[in-house]
Amino acid sequence: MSPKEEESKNRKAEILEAAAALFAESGYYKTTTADVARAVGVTQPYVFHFFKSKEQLYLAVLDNAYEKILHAFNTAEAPPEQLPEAMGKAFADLLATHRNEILLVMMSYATPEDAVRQKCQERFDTVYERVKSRFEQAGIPDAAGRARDFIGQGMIISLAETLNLPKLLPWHGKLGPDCD
Amino acid sequence: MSPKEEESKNRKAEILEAAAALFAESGYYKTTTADVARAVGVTQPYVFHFFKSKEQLYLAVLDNAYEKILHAFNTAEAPPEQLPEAMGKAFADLLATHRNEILLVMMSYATPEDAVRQKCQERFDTVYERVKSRFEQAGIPDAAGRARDFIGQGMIISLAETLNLPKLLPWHGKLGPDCD
DNA sequence: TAGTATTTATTGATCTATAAATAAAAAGGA
DNA sequence: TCCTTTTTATTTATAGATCAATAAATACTA
Repeated sequence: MSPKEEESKNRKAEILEAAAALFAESGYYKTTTADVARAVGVTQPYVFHFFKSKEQLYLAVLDNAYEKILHAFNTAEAPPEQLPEAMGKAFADLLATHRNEILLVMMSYATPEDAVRQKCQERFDTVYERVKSRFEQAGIPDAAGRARDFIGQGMIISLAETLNLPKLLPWHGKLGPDCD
Repeated sequence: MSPKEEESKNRKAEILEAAAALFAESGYYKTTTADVARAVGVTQPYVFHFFKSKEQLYLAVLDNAYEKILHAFNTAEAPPEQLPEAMGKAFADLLATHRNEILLVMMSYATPEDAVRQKCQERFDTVYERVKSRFEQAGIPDAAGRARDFIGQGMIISLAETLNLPKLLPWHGKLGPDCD
């Protein structure tokens, strides 16, 4: 497939991808639909052919990102005692491969748009319930508390990444294989 | 002091207070200088007589809020074994009495303005170092890790409050004195 | 009257969203 | 195959709204 064909294969997917990067870096308000269009190489009004508003575009991006997180937590496998660790690693891997989307999810609760808040509330609840339920299945005591701490850990990792404060990363100071 | 005198006693302080509430509720971008002015009862351009830009106003509000948090963590006193708990309570008290400012601090790292990011980085670092240092003085093992978890707890509390997800509050399910 | 507090008027920039126009591609019939 | 019609992809032009910020004018107070 030629680059040109590749490019025009699925404009909607291209827009979603570019928007994810831009929203993650510059947030909902500071990212303009013109920025997204420019990144893809189309004109600004054309974005509205695929998404009826900037808000709908943002929500679509956010939804994709939450799906990735849920999938990672659903598929992480390990013997019961090591489950939290394995899920933590799944999160760290996702952060490495899809940094934009992960940080977007972890920051979106601070976006004061009703529709965004609603989605964050619903999806964060789902993530929490999923983590708790997997911890329960693994026979981990105080699964609710552990799930809470697990999410807290995710938040502080995102904070550390966003503000460039490596001190706050849980793996700070420790070295592992392939540590840079 | 008459209401009129009271009102005009310190316009700058009034503006800071109104701005704190508005910024906390609606964030940096969605809060306009006209909103702040209206809340105080002055005209929009007059805000610029006290703060040379909207950004400077926001930074001033943010600074006040960080000061309150630092003060609370500095002054919390307890026997060494109970220090983390006492500092957690100090945070919870602050959240109850100055909800706006606390939530503002915990969400501001998601505001993609260079000056805001810089302040958050510097101040979050200060808070972390202070907590860690107090934990060390109290002879708590792995003070760095405990300080990290402490901040993570604060983040998840703020998330739970912002998104209205009481499940995620550490004190969820437990009852204490005067629990509502 | 001097000085301080505050307002009116306004500019210029930015951004989402709509509507109409055009170009390109695909389909259909002779 | 060549011409015509229809559909799809994309652009140009622009409306309409909002906002931060400046400058000049005015009201208030001592």
